[in-house]
Amino acid sequence: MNNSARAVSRSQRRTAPPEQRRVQLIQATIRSIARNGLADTTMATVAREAGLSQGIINLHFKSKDRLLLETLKYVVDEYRAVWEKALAREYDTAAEQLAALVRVDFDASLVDRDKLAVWFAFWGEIKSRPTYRKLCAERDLDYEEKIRLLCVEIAKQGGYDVDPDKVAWGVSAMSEGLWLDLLLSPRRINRDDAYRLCMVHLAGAFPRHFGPPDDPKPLGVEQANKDKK
Amino acid sequence: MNNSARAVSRSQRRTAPPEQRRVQLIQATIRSIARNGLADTTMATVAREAGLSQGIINLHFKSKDRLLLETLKYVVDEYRAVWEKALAREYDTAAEQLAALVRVDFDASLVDRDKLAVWFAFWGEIKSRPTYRKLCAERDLDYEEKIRLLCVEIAKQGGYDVDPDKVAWGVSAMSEGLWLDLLLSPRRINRDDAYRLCMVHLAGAFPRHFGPPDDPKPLGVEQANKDKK
Amino acid sequence: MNNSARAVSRSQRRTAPPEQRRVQLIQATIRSIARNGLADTTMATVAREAGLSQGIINLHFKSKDRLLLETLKYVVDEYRAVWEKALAREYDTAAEQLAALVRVDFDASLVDRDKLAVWFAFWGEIKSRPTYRKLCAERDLDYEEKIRLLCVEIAKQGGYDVDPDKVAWGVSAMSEGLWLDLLLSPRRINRDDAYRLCMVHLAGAFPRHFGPPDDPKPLGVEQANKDKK
Amino acid sequence: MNNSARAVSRSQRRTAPPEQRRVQLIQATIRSIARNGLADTTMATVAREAGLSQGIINLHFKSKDRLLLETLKYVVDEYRAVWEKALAREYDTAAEQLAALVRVDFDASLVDRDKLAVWFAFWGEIKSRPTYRKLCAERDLDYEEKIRLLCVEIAKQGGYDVDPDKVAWGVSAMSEGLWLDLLLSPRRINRDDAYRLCMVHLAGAFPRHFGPPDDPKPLGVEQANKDKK
DNA sequence: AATGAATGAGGGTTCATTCAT
DNA sequence: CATGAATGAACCCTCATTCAT
Repeated sequence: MNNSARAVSRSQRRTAPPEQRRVQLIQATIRSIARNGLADTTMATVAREAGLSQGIINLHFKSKDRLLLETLKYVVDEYRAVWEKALAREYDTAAEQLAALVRVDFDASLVDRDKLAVWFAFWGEIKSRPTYRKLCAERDLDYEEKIRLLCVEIAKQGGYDVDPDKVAWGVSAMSEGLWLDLLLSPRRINRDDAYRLCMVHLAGAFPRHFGPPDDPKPLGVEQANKDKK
Repeated sequence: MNNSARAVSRSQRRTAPPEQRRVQLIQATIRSIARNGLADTTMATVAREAGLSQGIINLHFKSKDRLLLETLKYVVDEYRAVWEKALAREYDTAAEQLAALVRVDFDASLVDRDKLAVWFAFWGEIKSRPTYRKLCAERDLDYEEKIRLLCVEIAKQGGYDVDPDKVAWGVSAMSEGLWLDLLLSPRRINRDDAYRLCMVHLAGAFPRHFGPPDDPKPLGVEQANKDKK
Repeated sequence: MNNSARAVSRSQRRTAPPEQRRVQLIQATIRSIARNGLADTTMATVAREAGLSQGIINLHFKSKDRLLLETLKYVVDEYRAVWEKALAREYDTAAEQLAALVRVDFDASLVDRDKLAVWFAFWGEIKSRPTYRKLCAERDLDYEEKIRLLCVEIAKQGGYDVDPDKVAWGVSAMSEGLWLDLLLSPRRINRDDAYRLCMVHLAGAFPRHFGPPDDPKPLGVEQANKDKK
Repeated sequence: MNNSARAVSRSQRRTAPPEQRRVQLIQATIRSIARNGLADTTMATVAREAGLSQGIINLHFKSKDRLLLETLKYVVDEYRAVWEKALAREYDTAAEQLAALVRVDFDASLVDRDKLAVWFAFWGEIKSRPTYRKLCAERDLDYEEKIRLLCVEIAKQGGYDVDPDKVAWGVSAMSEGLWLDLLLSPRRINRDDAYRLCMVHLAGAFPRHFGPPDDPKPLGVEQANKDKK
């Protein structure tokens, strides 16, 4: 019935390059998780979302478990890629780089609502799936370490007496919490708001580097729906 | 096989008060979600966890969906109850009350790892289950409003020029993010750490009310495992 | 919800004479079969229809199978009783007695729609339940033999050249077929009509005894609904 | 265990035309109803009878209810088809056509004992299943109307003073009643007997068209078992 | 490479039966 | 006698997986 608008047209179907098929199926999985939830994502919903036949997933992924794992990997890798591109750039100051990395966490390509749904879907299963945890933990470790180092440097530069480790951890945590808000209450908050909230935290800790807040306008409301499609 | 250690002994089984049975089953559901995940929580796993028979769940809850909903409600209500108890107490200052409310978010009775697993399990399904969203949203609205009012009052008292709304939202978000860390990395962070991270945020925004941080010792490590059972 | 109007009032419940309880439960079974069908008649529907508790059926009937069997027996016996009362009466002529026996088949106490539903419910299972068949067959044998003997006598009296056995069998069959019509199309036919149709058959075979038809008015319509409650 | 003799051999299993599969499953359902009764006809008994797996029924019929409905439809349609074939033929006289139509009711292809069991199984549920009633009622209306018209015509031709409507209804009812006898007492009556009983009824009403009975031999007995397999 | 009919294990649910009260 | 909470087998149905085409 509800043929996905993004479903690949019939013409380009038969015999596609395997790698392209895999990506197509992974993206179908992401959409299915976002629409139906992880619990109601079946081989059938994914295949339908991809506009392909039932058996094809086992052909390319061997099993459903593998498909889900690859989907998680895909999302994690995408996150990683965007983040590393940001790292690779040149920055004048540590503060600038820190701000840029915080920005990454609310990059449009990472934080659309389908992807958020996927992150939380997998986080929801983490307690019982060591494999998921490992994949998700990888994500954080490097990232948080980099944030921490930048905070340490800034703290040294500014002679602040706050614990830079705590500031770093705090900003990471806040970032994750804001993802939940973006998922739960897209009406009340958008990606820019979220970024600015994190900057308020940094401004509190490192006032001579980040504050006062550049943007006094209130949260949400006037620009809230601009992400909506 | 894996007879739950907490399974009720056979002797006290027959004919328990209905409300007690319901609570027993809900707690069994929480344990099952924590151990097996929401996806692998079946009527059988819950019944086994409760030390009762399969049919009993439908007897008391009519359907699995209802059981899950009641379980979510139970966790939400418990959260609410602890929080309202905290609200009801007398405080000398707004700052003190704010600190107490932040403390509540990391109260031992709310944030054990089983409960956290439940929260994230349901959040994971929120995008596709409006009922879950509604229940979870209720939780936040009142709570965050109270936090916001306290921040507004403190900002006025101290003549701070930060946006108190943003500080409030920031602390709520950080709190949620720290829940994820408590779930994902119980080795690296504990409830006290989490509380102190939030206080760092408040100290940054309202330095004359909350800072400097009372506790210079580093995060995690030395006391990390004291929650473990 | 739909508490049966005929449900026994609460006051007369506890500790009733066993035989009365059995009849009460059998009548509840009849109503349940009529309303829900045999397939959807459960211990619960019967108990609810009787206004009693779940366990009581096993107390009085040992098992569901037994309850159903006793219900069939009850209906068969009731049929038998009415019929034997008719047999016991004195009649001036064989023709009169035959007419009376045919009348019995459409007696109001036997052919209300609940009872018909029960008959057909059990007939529907007859092919696979030898016990049911035996009970139902008993019903017919004696009855049909009596009808046959009367037809033989009438044929001899009147010097008819039809096979009286066939006439007898025919009237019995027609009677059963009319039961189906009474069940299926209560709007189109009523008990009196049915009786007169049988008499047309007898009049055709034994014209000097039964014909011409006493009642030229058309079938159904004007009196069709008088059985309705 | 009880592998059906008619179960399709394993070799021809995979990937049959859908319509053929549906018919195969419907016929398996008919056999199961005949052997086990409607109440004890489960997905498992039908699948076993068809020599196929459990899941296939839901694949082709979506649900058990649908399978049963389609089975009833199948039997009704088959009845209809045979009857319409008889209607389509040319007849010299109205009497001849009437006799032919009565014959149809006892055609070997319609009135084998499995099919009879199915008819009565569904009739048994009719009181509580409006859908069944509608399907069954369709069967009768057209058919009985045709019988009625023929009786009217014959009555006019012969100047009989019986009510032709009643004769028509009588023969239909007798026919249905005889189905019950064929189901209940296959030892005592066969299809030919049944046909001749109906003709006795017509001969009584329209003697110059149908009587005297062509076959003076007694009912049942000597030829009773020739239908048995 | 791709399909989709077919499988069968396991899911949620119903319900006849048991038994402590 | 009577109740109704509790049981667990068996039901219908879903769905990951297989495999002939």
